[in-house]
Amino acid sequence: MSGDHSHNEDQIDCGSRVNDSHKHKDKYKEKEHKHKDHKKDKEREKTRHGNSDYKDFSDKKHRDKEKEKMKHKDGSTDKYKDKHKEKRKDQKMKSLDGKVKKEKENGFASPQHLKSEPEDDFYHSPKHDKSLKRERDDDNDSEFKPKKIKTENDKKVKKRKQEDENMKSKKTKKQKGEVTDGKKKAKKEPEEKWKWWEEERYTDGVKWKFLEHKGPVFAPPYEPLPSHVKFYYDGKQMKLSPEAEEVATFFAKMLDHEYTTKDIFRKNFFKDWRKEMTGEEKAIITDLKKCNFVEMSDYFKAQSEARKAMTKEEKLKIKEENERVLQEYGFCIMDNHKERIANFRIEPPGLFRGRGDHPKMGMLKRRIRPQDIIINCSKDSKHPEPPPGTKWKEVRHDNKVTWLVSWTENIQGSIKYIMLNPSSRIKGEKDWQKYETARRLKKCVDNIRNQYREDWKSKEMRIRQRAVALYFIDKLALRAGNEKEEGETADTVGCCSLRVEHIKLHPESDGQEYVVEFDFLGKDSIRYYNKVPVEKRVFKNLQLFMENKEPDDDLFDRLNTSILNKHLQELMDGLTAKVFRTYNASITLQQQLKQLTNSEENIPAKILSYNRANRAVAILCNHQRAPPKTFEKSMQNLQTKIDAKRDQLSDAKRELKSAKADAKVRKDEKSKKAVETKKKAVQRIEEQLMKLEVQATDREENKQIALGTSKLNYLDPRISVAWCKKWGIPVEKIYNKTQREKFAWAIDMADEDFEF
DNA sequence: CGGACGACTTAGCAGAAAAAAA
DNA sequence: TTTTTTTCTGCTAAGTCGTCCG
Repeated sequence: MSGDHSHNEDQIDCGSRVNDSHKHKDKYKEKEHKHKDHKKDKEREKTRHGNSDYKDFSDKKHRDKEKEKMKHKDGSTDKYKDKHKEKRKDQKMKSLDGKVKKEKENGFASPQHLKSEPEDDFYHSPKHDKSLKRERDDDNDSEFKPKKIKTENDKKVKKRKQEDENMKSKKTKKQKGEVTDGKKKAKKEPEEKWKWWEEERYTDGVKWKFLEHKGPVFAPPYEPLPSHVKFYYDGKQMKLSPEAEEVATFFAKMLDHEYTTKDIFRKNFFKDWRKEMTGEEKAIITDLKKCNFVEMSDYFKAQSEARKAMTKEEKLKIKEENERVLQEYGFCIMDNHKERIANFRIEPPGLFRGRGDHPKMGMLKRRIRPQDIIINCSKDSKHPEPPPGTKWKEVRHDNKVTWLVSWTENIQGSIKYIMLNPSSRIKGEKDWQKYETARRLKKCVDNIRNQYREDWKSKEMRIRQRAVALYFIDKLALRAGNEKEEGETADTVGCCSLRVEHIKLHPESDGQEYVVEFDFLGKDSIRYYNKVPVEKRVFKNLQLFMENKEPDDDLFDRLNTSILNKHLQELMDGLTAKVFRTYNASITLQQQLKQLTNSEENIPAKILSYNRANRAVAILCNHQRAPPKTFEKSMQNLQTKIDAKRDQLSDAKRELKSAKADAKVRKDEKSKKAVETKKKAVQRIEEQLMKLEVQATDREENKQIALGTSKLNYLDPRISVAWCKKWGIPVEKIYNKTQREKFAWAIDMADEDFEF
């Protein structure tokens, strides 16, 4: 239990988060651009959180101003990080200390590395692989190791045994093994749920030995519009070339979306659209405002109506076709097991929609063709054939990576991949591993915390910055905050990239001392707003970091994620900034469950407690969502139900009363019985009422909170499984089907006394 | 040795599907 | 049934982090 110390408590209450944007309007309004050298000053409006009043930080603008050097009392050299900002300004001070830690190679962030040797033959015979199979994370998990048979009913035990047996034989022959061993091939059923978690893992960076798949499913080709659907330019009908028409339809489909009204979106779209036009078209179409896409738009709306109105036979047919495609392309064979592929369909062309104020919104995301595609599979598999008359860009055989297909996307120039489903071995192992790393952090987090507190006093500025940043990451679960290239993406930040303008210091606020007010846009342009009291030393340090800086200067000018992670790596093997999020999320869930679950309560009430614990985590991690469009209405409906139930309750009470009176007079068995019945009715209704009220509360509290992200990515599923087992709650109440597939390993291995 | 790049995880949302209500 | 509401799934953008390379 080294992990749960008071500090955790803080996680739950780590500041007063206010989601409501209004409170904050005007905030940045005033700043004016002293240097308006910035190209992007234009309208960047709000994100949904702030709506237009959240006048954004647009002006980070001139981060180009040359920053003068501020001197820091500790005399260390100058800033370390102006870098990317002004396009690599020039100064590159290097930090004088070079702690370079050797890095670990294999993908498993755990100790014990075995050097990966060059290895020229990927497909060496199954026979001699192995030997070192490393068990999941060294320490402590012996408890979850393959099977110790817990007392279960015979049937189960038997089955287990048999499985063990299988396993054994499999192990010896490993890969080769069951291809032959069973006619299972015949039947669809993948040999009844493969328990990969009971097998050994690769240790040397090899991700698989055999991989075969059918390649991607391409987006359907463009179907030209019927001739009665016209496009008008400047009032005059105009027939577009197929290429130009296709791009026009992308715009037409988004016509009622608000971003077709945004300047950047329109400008980017128009520019890319023109590239698709023929010479004549280009000559004529020079102003987007004169384009009339209404008929096209109406046509698509009609189409979608028609689709909805299809008969069920037609719908069924489509469904069957989809199923067929899924069966054919949705699976691959990896090391003798059939595994589900996550995204086997290539992204269709369209207009790029970034999140937040994205400088590239509206650009044309081009169609991906076979010649853009790289196929990855094993040499000894039959690789997928490109569609007739086309070629793949490349077919490679790299078993050090997990992807099956990749291509380069044209908006940011990044690579996209087709990979396996979360239920696959390859994803599951990694996920499991992630939680094991977080559990290792639990063991040393106290030391780490003591150390960073010490570091607040360091005389080296870089150390202090690092220590304060780490404190934020730990206490507030902030993301690391890599630097981003300006102008390529929306302006968002994480811990290391916070700027002075993102925090405000209040020596005293609402009766608390040393309060820091955070307000910035994080991943996906989700606003993070929080007011949190910090320790005095932290506060003083922040004042120091902010001295002589402009609002758009980096708060931690001598820190970046790579420095921070290098440091963390020294504190614990495999430790990086994001491990803190995982750790704090999971430990918070565990502790909240402990605290909130009331053994007396019934299942729905316990589930409510679970949701509350989950919610505490979501709040910690700032997982927000847009309130559902129908939220108000659905709240109202619920309220109506509650009112109705209330009336029903008072009626029932009235009846009970009269029954009592009646019984008093009559004193016969029958009337007594009637009283009992009424009493029961009242009770039942009270219970129902309570349930509704609880539901209303739950829903209201959840208005802007998204529970899914934490459940899927941050909470060790074994905590939830153990909780379910402990209280006799069916896991289906907590995890739906896909989630159960993803967490099959946890459901299988955790028992009720699992401790994170 | 820092920055670009590659691989992989994490994220919210829109639309489909399922469930509940009418 | 059909319609409405809720839940789930697919999609793909946007992060993190390690490594490769000039």
